[in-house]
Amino acid sequence: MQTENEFLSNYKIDKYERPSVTADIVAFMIRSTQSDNYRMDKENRLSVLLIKRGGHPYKDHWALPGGFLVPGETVEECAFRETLEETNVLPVSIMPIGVFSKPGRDPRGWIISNAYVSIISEESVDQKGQDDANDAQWFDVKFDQNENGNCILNLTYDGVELNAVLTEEQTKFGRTSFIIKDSGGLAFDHAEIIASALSVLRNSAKNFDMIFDFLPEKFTLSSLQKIQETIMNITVLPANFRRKISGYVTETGEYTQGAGHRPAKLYKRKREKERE
Amino acid sequence: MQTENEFLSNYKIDKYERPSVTADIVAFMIRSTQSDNYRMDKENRLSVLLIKRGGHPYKDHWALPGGFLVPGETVEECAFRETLEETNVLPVSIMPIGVFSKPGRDPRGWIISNAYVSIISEESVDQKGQDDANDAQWFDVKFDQNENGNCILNLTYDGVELNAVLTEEQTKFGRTSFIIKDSGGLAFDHAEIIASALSVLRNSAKNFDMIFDFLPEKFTLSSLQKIQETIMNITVLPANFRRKISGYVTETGEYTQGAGHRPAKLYKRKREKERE
DNA sequence: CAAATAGTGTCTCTAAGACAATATCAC
DNA sequence: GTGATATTGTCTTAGAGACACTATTTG
Repeated sequence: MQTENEFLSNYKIDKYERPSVTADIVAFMIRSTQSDNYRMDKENRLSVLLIKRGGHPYKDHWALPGGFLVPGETVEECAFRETLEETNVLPVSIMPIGVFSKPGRDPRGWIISNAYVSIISEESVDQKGQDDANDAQWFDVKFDQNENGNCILNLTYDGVELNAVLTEEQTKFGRTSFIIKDSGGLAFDHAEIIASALSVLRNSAKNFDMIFDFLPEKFTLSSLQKIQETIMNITVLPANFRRKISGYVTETGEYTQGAGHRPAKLYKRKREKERE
Repeated sequence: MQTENEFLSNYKIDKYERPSVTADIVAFMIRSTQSDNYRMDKENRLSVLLIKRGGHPYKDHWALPGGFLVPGETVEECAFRETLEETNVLPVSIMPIGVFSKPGRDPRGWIISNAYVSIISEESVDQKGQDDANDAQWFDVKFDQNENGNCILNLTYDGVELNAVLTEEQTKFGRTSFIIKDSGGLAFDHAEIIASALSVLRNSAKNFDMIFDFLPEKFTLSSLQKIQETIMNITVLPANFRRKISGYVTETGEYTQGAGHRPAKLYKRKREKERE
């Protein structure tokens, strides 16, 4: 009869075939464009980080940042590490999207991907600048889910335009999964991952789960509202937005200046514990 | 310059260290106990399937059913397969809980677990019987989350009682993660996985996501209500439950009989598409 | 002052919770 | 009839959406 220690010292973990495991990141940022009119607010556009692959497979195709899980880290830590490496920014929050493990999804072999959404605030990227040596670029995102389950994922950046076509497979437990009809030039199954990420993002924007992470510490309620509207592709009346958000924020006592209109109060996020 | 095919034929996937990947299943069933009083309804108890480990590591400890991912299947398929093998029942729905990958969580080495909740209806198990040769048993579940973040997970079966103590780590995106203070005799980090599963289950029971899967095709609204109450550990007034659920069900025209009180209409689930 | 955003008050409608009342069966 | 569940109706309250109105700044 073996003891546990004897068992473990004889245990050969490489007896069975094992997959490679990656964490892939759908990093979202909201970028604002200066308007022509000096007193009008900036416009917001949702954007996602893609990387032009320098090597095989899918050489010269655009892909999500990500990388292989290494010993001694959790999958979540791997996602944080990869985001940091690609954006130079440690994201405030990452959110699991799902595990993508269809056989054949990677021509190199048996590779399963754990996908995460990460939220990057525009100011944190501007501060640190970005490594343009690698082919990392922020693409503007349009994602239309029409009523009969067909979806167009449109990604554009400086003349480059990717159009992926997907169908909604099923919505279960508040999450929708997609099937790729046309990858639109995206590498691997990354169109599917991005669509799932957008679905998750929109869902969690409903209850303000992560909209704060797109902004600096202090923000106006209008800017917060625009974030939610940009993500969810909706518009809400300011009065109603203020009422709903009021429990999640606190005033700082500070105001914006020089905007060409009435100054706005700056707010901070109210942490869960302090609320109510 | 290599072509993609040349690259792939030279690609050595075992160049890097890889983890073993498992799918672990938190299978829930709701069991009813006959009451003494002929006209009173049965009582419901939430139960979870555990297996007494026959070999090292954690020999003779209770653990979740699960197994290693094999080539050619998705992680989700692996979860379905493992549930079928352990319960003889193909679950209607499985729901991802998360990836558990803390280094050291398995003494055999680098093993990461994808955890799923699966829902088993009592009648499907009774029909097919169960393989009692292996040490698989359904444990009654009590899970109390008190206000300051300390939780007791209580599992009982025929004299066996496991008590795990956990603390809530954080609630993000509607999901809570836990840290084990005392595993209560459960193998690996399975106390943490079960706690997360219960948290996910309770959350998705709110919007009726999976409560139907606990019942046969035709059911009464009272039985459905009891399922929700048992999972969420709450009570609601029948009148209000009926109003809320009304959009999700359709009448069959059939009635229950011989229950010692007014017969109840039998309902079927209304599929998403047909609703409204 | 004009144009823009900031912020408040209030009306309506809907959904949720509480509760009262009635219906129907097996014994 | 009794005791149990089944089912319907209504009152109250909380919250969401719509909308009108006021406030404040800069060119």
